[in-house]
Amino acid sequence: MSWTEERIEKLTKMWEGGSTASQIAEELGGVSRNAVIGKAHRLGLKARPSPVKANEKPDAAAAPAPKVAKPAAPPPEPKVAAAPRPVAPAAPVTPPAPAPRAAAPAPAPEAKAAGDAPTPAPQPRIVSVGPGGFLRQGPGDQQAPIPPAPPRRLVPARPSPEIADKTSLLDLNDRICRWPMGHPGEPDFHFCGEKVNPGFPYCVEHCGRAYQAQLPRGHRRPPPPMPFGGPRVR
DNA sequence: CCCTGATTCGC
DNA sequence: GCGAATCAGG
Repeated sequence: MSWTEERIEKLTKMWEGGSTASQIAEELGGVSRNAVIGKAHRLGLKARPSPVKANEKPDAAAAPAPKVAKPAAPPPEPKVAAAPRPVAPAAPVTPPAPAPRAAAPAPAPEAKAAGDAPTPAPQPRIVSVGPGGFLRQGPGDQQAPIPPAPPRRLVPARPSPEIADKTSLLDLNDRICRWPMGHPGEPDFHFCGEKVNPGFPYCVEHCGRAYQAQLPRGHRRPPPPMPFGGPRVR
C-alpha cells in the first residue's frame, strides 16, 4: 500500500482527532501501526501524549536540600530558534479527548454517565448510645457540614467539528439513549440520542433490540442486528 | 501479558 | 520515504 492523498488525509484527521495509531492503521488497512506512526512523524504531526515520554521533570525531588539556599539558578533556556512547534506549543495538561474507542456497546442500565457528582454523605458523629440501643447524637451534630461543591464538567471541548451535531460520547447522560450508531473510531460514530425508555439506558426502540426474550433451543429466531452494524469484517 | 507512542536503521 | 524492530512507560 502506498500513501495516497486520501490516505494521508485520513491519517492526519484521525491522528489529530485523537485516534490511536492502531485504530488508524486498522481503519486505513494494509498498513501497520508502526507505519502509521512513522508516517505521522514524517508528516510532522506528532506531539501527542505518549506513555513513554509522559514525564520530563525539571528537577526537584532529586536535590535533598542543598546546604544554603540555592542562589536561584534559573535554567538559562533561551533556546527558542531551535525548533518551534508548528502547532500549539504546549498543550497544558489536557490531551485532545481520546476517541470513543472502547465505547461499551451495552452499558449496564445503572451505568453512570459522565456527570454524576460523587457526593459523600457525611456520617453524623455518634456521641452516645441511648437506652434501648438507639444512637444519640449531640445537638451540634444535627446539621452535617455542607460538602464543598465538586467542580463540574472537566471535559475538553468536542474534539472535532464533524460530529458536532451528533450525539457524542460526551453527550451521554442518564436520560438519552446510548445505543451506538456506526463504528467507533469513524468520523460519524455517534449515539442514538433519543429520550430513553425510563429506567433503561436505551430508547424504546433500542430497548426492543437490546432485551430479547430467550426462547427454548430449536425455537430460536435469527438474532437481530447487533450494535455497530455487526462485527467488523476484516 | 496487553496496550501506547518514539526512535532507529536497513532498505 | 518507508516501516519492522526495538525501546520504554502505562
